[in-house]
Amino acid sequence: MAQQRAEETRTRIMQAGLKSFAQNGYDATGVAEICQRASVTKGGFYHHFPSKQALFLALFEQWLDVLDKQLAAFQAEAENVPDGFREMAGMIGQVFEIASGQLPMFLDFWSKAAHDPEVWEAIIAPYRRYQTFFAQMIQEGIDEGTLRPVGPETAAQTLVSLAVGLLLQGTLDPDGADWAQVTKESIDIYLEGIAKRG
Amino acid sequence: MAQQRAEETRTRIMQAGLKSFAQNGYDATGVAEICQRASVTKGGFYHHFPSKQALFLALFEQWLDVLDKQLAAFQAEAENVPDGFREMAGMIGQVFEIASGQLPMFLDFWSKAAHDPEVWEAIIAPYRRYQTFFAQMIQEGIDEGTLRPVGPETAAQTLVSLAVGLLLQGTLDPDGADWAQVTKESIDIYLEGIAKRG
DNA sequence: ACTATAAAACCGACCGGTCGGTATGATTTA
DNA sequence: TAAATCATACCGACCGGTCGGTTTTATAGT
Repeated sequence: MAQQRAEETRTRIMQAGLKSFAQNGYDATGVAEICQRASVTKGGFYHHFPSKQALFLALFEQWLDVLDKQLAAFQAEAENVPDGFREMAGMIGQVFEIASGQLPMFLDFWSKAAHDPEVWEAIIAPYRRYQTFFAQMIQEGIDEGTLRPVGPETAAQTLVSLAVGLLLQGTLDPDGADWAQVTKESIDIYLEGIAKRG
Repeated sequence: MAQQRAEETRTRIMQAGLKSFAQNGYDATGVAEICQRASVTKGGFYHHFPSKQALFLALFEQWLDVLDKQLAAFQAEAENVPDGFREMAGMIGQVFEIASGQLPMFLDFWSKAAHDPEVWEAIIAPYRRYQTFFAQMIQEGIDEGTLRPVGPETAAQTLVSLAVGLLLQGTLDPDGADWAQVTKESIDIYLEGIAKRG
């Protein structure tokens, strides 16, 4: 099968790109470097990806798929909304550990998004999706009586901002704190702030 | 005075750099572009700054100075800790408006910090300073009886993360929400989460 | 007050090198 | 053999930083 070999090559390129981007950042990583890591020449690279940026975005989507599935799983498992959030917070701790070496890349995503409309779309879309997702959870929590009747959209906005901020800090200053722990306590404070008083 | 002319030139370069970086980002901005905006040649530029990065950091410090002073002022004005936080939150609304055009630059700061130790130091230091600053405020709140006896460091960590996240979102998606309002409500949720129950 | 001298500020052509992307040929697969 | 896949050589643009030289300003000597 030629297709299978091509698929393997493509996967190799993506793995190489992930490693390179994580290590040196987007701009500092040359296509040549990726090619060398993937044991592929430039021609091969541009056969599979139309541009460096395309590889960039492909990696991002791949990452999102994993996150989406995990979030959905935790939501399904939880018995009430606050517990759902708490379990998700626990997951972020895992995210820090597993992907800590790859996270610097996201900073490049973000900074690139500020200037490139195509990247911006790709970044903002899931962003807003999570905001909606959390807003629904919060509404659910209000309906089931575990949360106060706060504005779901704004409260979700807050949660997303908190998550983003934690991710950013954990990325930049991994030794500055026990971020898994901070994440847990942050969520506790947040939930305490919107929870219905017993 | 020769010094005065030099100072003016230096200021012109910094203003030009600020505008250029904000508009196109750090990497995408060439020294030539800055020079043109500042009506200075490359030689003049490198007379005042040893490198492009040096200009970068000089701009950052300038920005920090403003922020520091504002924060200190709001702390002094407030009568109790929660009100102090609330007033600071109001200030962030101003920050969004005033500096909204310049904020994209911070993404470049951050992404650069992930790879360059010198930049990293410059970014992380004030970061931790604010964390300490907020921790002291929280401790004060606990002492004055307006806050629950939470762990000040972690709670401060949470607050900084929240602020960073809000800043990042407001930067990337300025039309996605009324960020000044979201900031206010976020702080309210946060304070509700750590406030002493009446 | 005037000039000589040094020092600071500024200029702009230029360089070495890098990088994303392309054109085209070779090789493998179906 | 035709198409898909991969390799090589190369292009053109760009960019940060340098350097020799020029102009302006400050200082000192007379």
